Amino acid sequence: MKILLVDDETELSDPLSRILLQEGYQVDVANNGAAGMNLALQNQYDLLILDWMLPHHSGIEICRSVRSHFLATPVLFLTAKDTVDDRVDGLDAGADDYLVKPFELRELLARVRALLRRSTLEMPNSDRLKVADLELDPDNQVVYRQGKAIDLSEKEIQLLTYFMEHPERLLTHEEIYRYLWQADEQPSSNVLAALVRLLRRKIEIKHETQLIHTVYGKGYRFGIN
Amino acid sequence: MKILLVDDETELSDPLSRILLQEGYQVDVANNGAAGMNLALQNQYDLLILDWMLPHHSGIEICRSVRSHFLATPVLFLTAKDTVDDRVDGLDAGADDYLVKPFELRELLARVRALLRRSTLEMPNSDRLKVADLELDPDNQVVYRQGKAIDLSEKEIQLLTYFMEHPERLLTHEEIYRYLWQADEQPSSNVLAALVRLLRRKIEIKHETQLIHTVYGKGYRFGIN
DNA sequence: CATCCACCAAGAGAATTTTCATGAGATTGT
DNA sequence: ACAATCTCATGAAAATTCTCTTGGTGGATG
Repeated sequence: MKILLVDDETELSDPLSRILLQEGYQVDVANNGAAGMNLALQNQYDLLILDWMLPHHSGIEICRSVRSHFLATPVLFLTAKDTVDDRVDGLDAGADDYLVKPFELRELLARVRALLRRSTLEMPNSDRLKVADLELDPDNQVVYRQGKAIDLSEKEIQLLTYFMEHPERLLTHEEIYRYLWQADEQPSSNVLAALVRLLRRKIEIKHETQLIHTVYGKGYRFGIN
Repeated sequence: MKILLVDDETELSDPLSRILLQEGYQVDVANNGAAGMNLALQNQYDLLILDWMLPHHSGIEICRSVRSHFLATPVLFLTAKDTVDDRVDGLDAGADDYLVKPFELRELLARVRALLRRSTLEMPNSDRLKVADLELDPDNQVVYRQGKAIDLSEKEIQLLTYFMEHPERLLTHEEIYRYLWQADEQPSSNVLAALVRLLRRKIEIKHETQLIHTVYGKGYRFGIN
């Protein structure tokens, strides 16, 4: 379970991150909005804990931005702002929960558990993704096909991960671009096609069953059939 | 969006259910635990709003029971119990959110929106159309016939979708043309015949049962027989 | 410095959609 | 029943759109 904590008050984020670590979570910390935004968009967190008031980008901006990139990561706001209007604004910006400082640590941890429980409930996937005779070990950046290990580059792993997390589904170019490159995109270049080619070269050449299917004019579909 | 509200205080549940209705939700109300439990297990709700203290079964029991039946329905606790321990217990029993009475209506509605937003986000559009041994997945631009996936092009999908949405019915050329091509660009030749051929080639050749029947001089009919 | 990787761009190549030519089958009137 | 006429199926090719391949550049890494 990977958590991103974005808060500029180190008096709070330091001990909090330590406690979350003790609870067994992986924790990344950012202490300004810009750093938080980048981390949130570039990594796949299971939960974002955001402060509202932040230098450079507010928590709400991060939340909106994450949501607009189709990431369903749960978001917990952690803030001193405590009018009902603030809460409504935060929740309607896409937050899943809202906790007012100062808060009791136990309640925070319970809410964190509640939010994370949901994502594991709905994704009972083990961290090793398997499709057909392909097995991806994202932590160690390796895929096995027919038992043999295949080394992949960073971008290749990212793409394959995205594919394997959504098998048998049409993934549009736009969705893939958004997942792999954080900034917005215009198909001004061919990166994706090129990347797909590299991945195919490693994954499916010499193994007759095709796994990456191109859907003309739309995107790609990954899976058997 | 279907909501179950379980609360024994009708002074609260009556106006609340009315407000939720006004907001456009379908609402069922139970005013004791047993009734709530039955409704929760027998129907598919998108959200449960539970009071903690209830005659017959507590909200926590309902929550545990729902969870043990592998229903991932979000649960919002609504209660007067307001120690941190209570909150932690509620959340750890499987609740997704916890709101203390008395609460502000706007905040409740915002939290309801937040919880429902999540379930629509993660719901893949599964309006799959089935006719005979054909199953169409328009979102992913695939049809399965006898379990095997067949890739279709954009126009083929559009035509097949139209067919499968109106099985066993005569669809005139004009109707089909209107559906597939905008009014401004009316193709002048026999595109439709050509397209039908392409579709037949993929769908029914090699599978003896004919699905696309031509109605001479009128149009086509899709279905068995 | 050598290597690996991400990115770019352009021509080759492939898939899709439309059009055309043609023949087979259906329909109608006589 | 027969011919004239209309409609559809079919294969092939043109037009269009999109993808793949390739070679190259620059930056980061070791």
